[in-house]
Amino acid sequence: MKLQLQIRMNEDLFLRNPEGSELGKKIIKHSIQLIYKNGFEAFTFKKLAEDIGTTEAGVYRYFENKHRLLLYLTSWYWGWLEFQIGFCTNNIKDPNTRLRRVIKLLASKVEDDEDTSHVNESLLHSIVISEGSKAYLTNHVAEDNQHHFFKPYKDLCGVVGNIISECNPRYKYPRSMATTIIEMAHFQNFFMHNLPSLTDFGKKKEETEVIAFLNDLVFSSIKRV
Amino acid sequence: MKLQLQIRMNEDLFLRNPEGSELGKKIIKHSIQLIYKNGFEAFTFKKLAEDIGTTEAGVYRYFENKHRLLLYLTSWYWGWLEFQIGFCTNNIKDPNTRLRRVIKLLASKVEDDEDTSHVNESLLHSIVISEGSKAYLTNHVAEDNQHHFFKPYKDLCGVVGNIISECNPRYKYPRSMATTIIEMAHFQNFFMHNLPSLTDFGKKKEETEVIAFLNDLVFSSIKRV
DNA sequence: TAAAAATAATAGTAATACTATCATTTTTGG
DNA sequence: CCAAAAATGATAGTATTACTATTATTTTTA
Repeated sequence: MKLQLQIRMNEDLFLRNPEGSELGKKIIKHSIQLIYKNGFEAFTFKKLAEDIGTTEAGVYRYFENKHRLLLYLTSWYWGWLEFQIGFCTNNIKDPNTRLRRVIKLLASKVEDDEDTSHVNESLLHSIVISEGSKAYLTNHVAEDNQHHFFKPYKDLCGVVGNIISECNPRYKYPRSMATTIIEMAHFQNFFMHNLPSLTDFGKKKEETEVIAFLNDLVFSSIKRV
Repeated sequence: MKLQLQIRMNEDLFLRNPEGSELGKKIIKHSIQLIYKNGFEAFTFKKLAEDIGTTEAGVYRYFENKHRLLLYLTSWYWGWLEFQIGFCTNNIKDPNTRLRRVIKLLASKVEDDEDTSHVNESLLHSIVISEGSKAYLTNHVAEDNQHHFFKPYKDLCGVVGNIISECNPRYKYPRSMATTIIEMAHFQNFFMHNLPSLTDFGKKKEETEVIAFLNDLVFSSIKRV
């Protein structure tokens, strides 16, 4: 028997639950492929519909607009990542080890998980790197926040922040450090591949270097006397 | 006599130099106001033209599209900031003091500088916080990079990275640390005001707290034995 | 098997992101 | 000062985007 991983999503994100039908799953699958390929700005519901073989109106029955779809995808990713963190740090007592594993998870290449056939986690990871911050860098961030659209991201930051606090209860900035780790795991990766002179990883271009940087950054800060 | 500060801009960013005419200066001034007010997504050349009292075609004579205009504005800001850094750290020998001043400059509210009447630096600072990363988070980042559109940002990171290396020549990640400081100065500010639970500054909401966090982050990393 | 729900097909609108043309005004070099 | 050049204004037009609406058809389900 196959375990089916289901991420519980905020119902206000969609008009009709895409997990509940074949068409819905196709919308998720193909939107990931298209955004990965052309970027979020060039992505339209018309192109998506053509790609799937349905009509524009068909997509609009599931998502109000493409920003909601982006919020759906990033939320899914953060939820999935929190699950992975829970799995990977389970039964490990030492918070330092847990934190190191979290950093590794955040900054490593993601492998596609066969349990969720309509979501290609590897592509989704790339999307979150390039487009993820556009989910909240909008003029309607306050409104979206009232809809609790950023809860998965906040929950993840909370989990990471708590581990940091466990490592050193006297460290004063566990939340800001958590967001710094998460954002920098992605930004350093983006810069390494696209604007390498902004990083110190230009030659090898390997995630292990980002991981080493983040470990150094975090542990020297929270371990300071 | 009044000193006129001029930032040298990459000429590929515009079709006609906006500094060279009244209309051009109006385009800069009003685009800053409009993007500040409505966000970059809602900003169009039509609305800008109406705001100024010219026509859409008039704006298109200066900028190819609104992304180029955003690149122009952010480039201007990074150039201006590098000048401020040069000014503020001039004649100071101790690199630690210089670095502390840089962090303060990066994370503090900006006051409008009367020397550049068509640029409201305070509003532009807000724009760079909310929209700045959209300048490079695009599918055409490689192409834009070939046009050297990110040079001002890279130069700034270079300057900050060099100060970090002066503080500790053995520190392994001066560039990545520089981008981390710059990005986090803005992101922590954005989160503090819009998604405060992601930070540790929710109650007071003051830049001094972001500055304290960044100082702690940077100096514990680079001063480690 | 009839009702309900979902989808497909088609059409239409307002706004966006441009390009083109030509007349008028402003600038500037001789 | 005047003519040529440059910049601006006014207007028009196109393809695409971001939707909404309607109706017919297919699929699901009670």
